[in-house]
Amino acid sequence: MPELPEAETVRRGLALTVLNSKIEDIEVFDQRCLKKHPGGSEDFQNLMRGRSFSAAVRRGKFIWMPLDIEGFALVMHLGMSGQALIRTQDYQPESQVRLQMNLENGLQFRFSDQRLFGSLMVDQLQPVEGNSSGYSPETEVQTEIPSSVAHIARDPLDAEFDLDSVKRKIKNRTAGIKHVILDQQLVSGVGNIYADESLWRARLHFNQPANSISSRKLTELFSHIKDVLSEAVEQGGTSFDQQYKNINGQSGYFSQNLNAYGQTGKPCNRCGRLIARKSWENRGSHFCPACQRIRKQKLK
DNA sequence: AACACATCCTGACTGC
DNA sequence: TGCAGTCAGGATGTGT
Repeated sequence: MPELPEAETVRRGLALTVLNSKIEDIEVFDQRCLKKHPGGSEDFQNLMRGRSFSAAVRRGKFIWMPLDIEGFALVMHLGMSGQALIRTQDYQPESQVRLQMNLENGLQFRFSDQRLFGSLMVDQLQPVEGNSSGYSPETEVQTEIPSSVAHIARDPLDAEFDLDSVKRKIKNRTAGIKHVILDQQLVSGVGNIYADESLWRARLHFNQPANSISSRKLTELFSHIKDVLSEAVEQGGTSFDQQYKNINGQSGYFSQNLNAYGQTGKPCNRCGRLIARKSWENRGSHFCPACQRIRKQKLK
């Protein structure tokens, strides 16, 4: 499932292929991929046709591409199974393509999505607090953010990520720590895979009450989160099944480095005890029952 | 404010 | 072999 590293791999790919090339035509095969676009399919096509993208920006798992109309951007979220594929226009048809756009440079942008949790929309940009709104190193610094993304917190790889502020907020939270780090309004970019991996590295149980974790331990956890995310970016993301691909349709390699997620029944790489999987809050949580125990007292 | 829970969706897999 | 049921889970909205 696409999380920050997968979104970043896609963002990079788009930045290298689709910028500054006019959108010549758009075909919508399934309107449900535009359910977040207020005006529907026809309005989407009218807004996009003849325009071009000036940058590819990411915050957390959201990607947006400002258009050459002042103040608007295409916003994309891959959801559970979304893929942004860049093909030549004569490339073979692929399954689950919900929408495609032909560009003047001969390439075709395909939005493929099995489960339709992903979405595309054209949204208005608004000014952001701070120096930049998201990550877009190939182009000039972006200072605007789509309205629909404005509530999403900065991610741990963002230069303006404020660890102290996040830690202060966590001190008020009684929910399990995994629930808290999956809250995109507190810290963005972390999903089920990297949450399990980070907690494994920090030796924290997913249901350890967040407010029982010491400041020092939280710092350690966020250091692991940052490491896991950046290592996965280097590997092109995690392809655990057929759901995540880069813009060329290729898999990422981080799945070879997983220590917890999907490792049920395999020995823990630290202590040898078998990794367990528990269903928790409608998700699978993978952990080592020996290394990651709930502590009753305040965690140091 | 934080929490708990429902909703969206379809292909792969499991068990009878 | 076929069919029904279960599972995968990110974001959002509602009610408490």
